[in-house]
Amino acid sequence: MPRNACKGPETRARILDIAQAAILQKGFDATSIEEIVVAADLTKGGFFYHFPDKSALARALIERHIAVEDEIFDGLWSRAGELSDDPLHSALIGLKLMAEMLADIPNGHPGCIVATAAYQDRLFDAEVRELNRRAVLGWRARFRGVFDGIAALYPPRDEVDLDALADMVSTVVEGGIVMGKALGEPQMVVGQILLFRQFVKQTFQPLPN
Amino acid sequence: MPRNACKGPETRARILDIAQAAILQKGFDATSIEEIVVAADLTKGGFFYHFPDKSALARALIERHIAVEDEIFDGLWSRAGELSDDPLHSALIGLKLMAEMLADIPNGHPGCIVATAAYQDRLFDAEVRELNRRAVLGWRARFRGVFDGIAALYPPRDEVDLDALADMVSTVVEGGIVMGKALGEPQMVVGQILLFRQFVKQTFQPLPN
DNA sequence: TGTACATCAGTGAACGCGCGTTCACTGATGTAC
DNA sequence: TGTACATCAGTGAACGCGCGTTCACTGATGTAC
Repeated sequence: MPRNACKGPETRARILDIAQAAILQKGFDATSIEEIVVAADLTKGGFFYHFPDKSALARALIERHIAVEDEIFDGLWSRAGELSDDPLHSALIGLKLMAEMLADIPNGHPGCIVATAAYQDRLFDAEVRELNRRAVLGWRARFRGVFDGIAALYPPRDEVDLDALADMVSTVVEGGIVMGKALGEPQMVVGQILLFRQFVKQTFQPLPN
Repeated sequence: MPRNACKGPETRARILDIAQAAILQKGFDATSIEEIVVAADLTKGGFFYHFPDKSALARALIERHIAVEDEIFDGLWSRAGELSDDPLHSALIGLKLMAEMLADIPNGHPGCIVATAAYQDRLFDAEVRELNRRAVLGWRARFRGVFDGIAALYPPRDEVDLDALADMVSTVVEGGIVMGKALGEPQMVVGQILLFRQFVKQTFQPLPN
């Protein structure tokens, strides 16, 4: 049935790649379809063959980004789980792996897309906002699970709100990226995550004496 | 010398107020001069009497925002200093006051403007980016001073990077606001600050035994 | 005190450019018979 | 094997609308003499 069907998905992915890089750098409004299609060696008509309108591009971008990110996190935390059987120890490894990942691709993190969307509600319809919400709730659930596992073995010395703690992973990543952008030091997010990691250690690790 | 000089600054301030509210809600690009002047009961020509172009509006907004914020922080932390002579205790009070302030005006925080600017480099020229950088560095210096004062009295149990710790105040505020926007729960930033406060306490407070 | 003049704080109409979107058409590839 | 037809993945020109920006003009207010 599919005839010329080889080129379609490939072109679509190329558009998404180019759009993503531009949007992370300049914002959604500032990125024109014209510049995307020029970079993708295409015409505007070609773009609109793949996407009904510009906000469909935003939707596709966010969906893909969230999916990619979930995969990365799954891989990263399962590796951390393999490296230690102790839940606290493996969470500390996981946070370190996250920091290393962000050191490599400070701007590639999907959180950036979520944040970009959060700061430009309007163009993004209710559907996109809901996607965003679900992604953030997914992160909360993921890290809540991690911290639940730790707390079962190591009762925290002070009472601590585990949902807030789970959210803080995302908060520190998003906030760190924003600060890094404002300062022109993209590596800043790494230091912030490592500091957060230290807090986690402090919170759960039993006292030596 | 100044003739009709009463109305000028007043109109200018009205433009800034209206623009600020709109930009925090929708982003800079999405806010048109047309809608600003309509809300300000003015014509476009009137706008361009006060600002040479749209990015001059951005500059003025950021400058004013940073100034206002510095005043708020000065007031807030000097109050915290009055409420306790102990540097750790007064910092904990300061963080609580900050959380309360953000509970009232989650979107009014200047950090939002800084973040908005950070996510839309392009339109904002080098001058605006430099303003942004200086503001962030100012926060770092401010909180670094606070934590230095604490560390002198209460040596932290683990070694801790005080610059990173100082930056984390801003990170948590910015990140918390982003998360709150994405989730549709603007109060989220409050919980995140209080959790950070708990970390600070843990880090410096001597152990009971 | 009245007149001429200058400045302030705008008005209102027009312009032009870029951007998102549409649409008729097209060449290449595959299927039906 | 050749022809008719359908679909895929686009081309390329045009449109229209909104937005930032310009500019000639204007009324109100204050100063010079």
